[in-house]
Amino acid sequence: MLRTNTDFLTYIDKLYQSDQSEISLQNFEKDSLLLRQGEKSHRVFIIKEGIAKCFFAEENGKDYILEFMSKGQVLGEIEVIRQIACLCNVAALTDLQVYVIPAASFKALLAKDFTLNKILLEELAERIINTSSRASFQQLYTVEHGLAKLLELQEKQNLTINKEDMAAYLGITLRSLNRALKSI
Amino acid sequence: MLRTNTDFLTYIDKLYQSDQSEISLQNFEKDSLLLRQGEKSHRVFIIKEGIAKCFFAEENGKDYILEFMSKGQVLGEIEVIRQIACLCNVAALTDLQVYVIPAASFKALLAKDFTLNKILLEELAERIINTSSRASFQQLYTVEHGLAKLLELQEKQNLTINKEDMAAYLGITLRSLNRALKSI
DNA sequence: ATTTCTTTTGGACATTTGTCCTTTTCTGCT
DNA sequence: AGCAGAAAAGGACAAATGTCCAAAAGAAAT
Repeated sequence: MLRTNTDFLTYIDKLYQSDQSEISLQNFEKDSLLLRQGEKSHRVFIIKEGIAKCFFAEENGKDYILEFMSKGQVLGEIEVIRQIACLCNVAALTDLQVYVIPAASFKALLAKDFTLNKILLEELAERIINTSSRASFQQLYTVEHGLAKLLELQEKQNLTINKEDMAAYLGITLRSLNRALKSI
Repeated sequence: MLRTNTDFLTYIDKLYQSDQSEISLQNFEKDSLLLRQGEKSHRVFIIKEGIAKCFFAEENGKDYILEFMSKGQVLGEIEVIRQIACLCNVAALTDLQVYVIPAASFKALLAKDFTLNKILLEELAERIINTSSRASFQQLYTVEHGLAKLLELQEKQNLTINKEDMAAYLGITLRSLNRALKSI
């Protein structure tokens, strides 16, 4: 659930140093929004330090957290690849340091660098694996199962998430989360 | 929900004709299994004709259908990219004609052909968009909303799915599906 | 320490969904 | 048409989850 990608980070670190390229470093304060669902963005981010969350804000007022992103995770690439407005919101859970690449440069890189293509394909494949197996799991098992798994992951990754985010990650209400926590 | 990809099909058609490559054409009968969850596979399929379903078989006996795949959709590529056993089952819903590429050839192609990389990146990005927005929607809205959307898509795409598959796509039981169908 | 305000938790009830099993409908056969 | 068996639908109850709101706990100020 707390996704990282060392290959990607290494790749971008190098690019940033070697190249006098279009890449820049930028900071985001905790709680600020990197990408706003529905809005066009023309930048791709790669997290150098810190944690962000990707979440859908549905029209009924509820949120669904897709992933918690950390070192080496790329943001906004789907939007650039498919030329669409932001799929979901991305918010900083901690102070964040990110590499920023203009969409045009990112595309240009993709058109000439097999390494980047490979890294990206592997990352997208991994996300499909995660997202789809979680969707299946959450649909077909009880909340308690899902919660148990979440707590386990949190422990393993030394991550503390507030209850509201836990509920949004599980796609349930706070009330249900509290109930499930009791019964475990 | 019935995913296609004309670019991919065109690309493979050409490759199959031009090249005396490793690509072959193969047929699968309705109801046969192209990929079995958990088993290693060393082939990538591209659907030329027909419809397949990708589904998880969870340990509690329930199924969750990820997608219905048709012309130009690629199968088994995630497994090759990440070098893992099959993530889910893929079954033929109709008789199927597919191109088959050995994993090694597929990788070799990826390492030298930007066009393939681009097509694949676009396809994976699209799948992430679909899978994640559906996960969010299914978690945060009622079954009736989900069913309404499903019926709409079915109509739009001229697709008839049996009730069992509809339920598996929605991640609910047949009983719940019947109830929801009544109340619409 | 006491008060006040805010945040978190949990009770009570309503709604949704699942489970189990009976009833109904359909199909093929005579 | 009538029957037997199979498949699909639905009733009845149980379990899970959501909604709404009151109670409890925590934080800040004096």
